[in-house]
Amino acid sequence: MVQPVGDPRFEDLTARARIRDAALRLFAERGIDGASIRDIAKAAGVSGGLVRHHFGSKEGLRDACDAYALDRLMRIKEQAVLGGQLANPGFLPATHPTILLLYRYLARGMVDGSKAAASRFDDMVELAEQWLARHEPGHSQDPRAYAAVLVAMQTGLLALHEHLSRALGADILAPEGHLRMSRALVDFYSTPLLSPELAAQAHAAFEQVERLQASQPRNPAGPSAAQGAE
Amino acid sequence: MVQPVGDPRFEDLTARARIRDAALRLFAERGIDGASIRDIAKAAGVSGGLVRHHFGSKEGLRDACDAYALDRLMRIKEQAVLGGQLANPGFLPATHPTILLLYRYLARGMVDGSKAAASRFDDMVELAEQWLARHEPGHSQDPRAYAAVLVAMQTGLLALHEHLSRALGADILAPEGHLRMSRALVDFYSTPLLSPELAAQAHAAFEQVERLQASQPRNPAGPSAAQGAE
DNA sequence: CACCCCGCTATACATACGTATAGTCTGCTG
DNA sequence: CAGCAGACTATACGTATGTATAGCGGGGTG
Repeated sequence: MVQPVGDPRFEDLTARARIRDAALRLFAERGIDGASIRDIAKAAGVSGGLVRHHFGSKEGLRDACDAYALDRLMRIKEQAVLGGQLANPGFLPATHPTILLLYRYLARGMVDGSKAAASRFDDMVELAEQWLARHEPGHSQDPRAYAAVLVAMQTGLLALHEHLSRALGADILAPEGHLRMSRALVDFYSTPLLSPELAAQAHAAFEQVERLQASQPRNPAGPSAAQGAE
Repeated sequence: MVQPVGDPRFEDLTARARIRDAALRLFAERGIDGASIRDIAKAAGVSGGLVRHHFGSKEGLRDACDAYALDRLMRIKEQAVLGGQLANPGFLPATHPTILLLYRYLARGMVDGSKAAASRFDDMVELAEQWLARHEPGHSQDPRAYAAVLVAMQTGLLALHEHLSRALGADILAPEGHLRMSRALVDFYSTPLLSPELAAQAHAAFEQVERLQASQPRNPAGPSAAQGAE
């Protein structure tokens, strides 16, 4: 059986590591509640009791998965950026499946309400905001909101990977589909969907709604996003 | 108790309607598995047995919620577009909370694996693709993928509303936060994040990866999205 | 060798859940 | 008035799950 989570450090041939890897995968696939301890134990090839022996409880197992996912992502990023591994053409292809699985786990955790995933989301928003301030100053009137929307959209792609893959006819967690998605993503990031005129119209409409809210504060309001799909 | 799902048609004062409304809300908040029939019955002020009496099973209740959510959305859209209600300044503020709840329910269903939500996603992709073909022909080299990414991103915002709201300090399902998000969204749609040079670089990199995949088909590959937050 | 820590299994227990069924009350109809 | 249909409740049942505990076996240490 292949270990998709990878990085077989010497300690990682233990049953504890197998349990954690299986949990990571099943949690990502079925959600926290959808993956039982018995299922995880079976996938790891151990008894259910051993899961409790090593991790104390399901919550403990989840915490361990959270910590491992974050640590793993940080190490890979360090290797890529500081270690100069980006120049190595084999590095990204080798680590990419692991990265995608880890992201998928964290994205699932955000929907299922994981504290680690939540703080991960906040970290990403913070990083995105800093990156925007450095590389695209003045890009948006509300950089915080812009960064948050950006991160939520990206994370949403992973959370909805099943449907996105179905619509594309290729798994976005596999090379082919991911490549197709990435290309559309670059298109999306590089060519504006709304003309300056339409954007100005939308902003004017928001102003109007805001004035309306101020005069009738009890009345809930807010137009739907200015976009054509709906 | 106020009925946030609204549209109190004459039949909607019945216990059956109260159960369906409570289920819609609890399913959206906690997920399908997270909301038990007993919880829903309590929220609706009825016994658990009555839920089964009216809907047969939890699956049946979910199907009813799906059908109701889609029907409700279609009716509101019909009223807005065909009925000319968009000119009525009170229409959008009044229906908006309902729309958001319905979308949130459907977004949750997509993560939890609802067939109705899945087909809803596919419908939205289809609509977005048609809209793009009509209003922005030639906008993307792969309109299908572009439309799918667009819809997934939008839906992801709702699926991750909890974290987005926390990052913004305001509930995006309430007027104030939704307004702030909408503004960032318009910024996002109207001003390109990637310069043409960067986009060209990214596309060139994708070409390279594709050639690499073709020569080493067993090696999984694909760069992460060309974006600065990560 | 004797001992014991530790990885590990097997099994038991309480709970919560979806489901099923029996029964009560109310309003309508003949 | 008799009777029936349907809305509704109370309660029981089987199962799956998280949790807890008792016990087994092997390898290192005195």
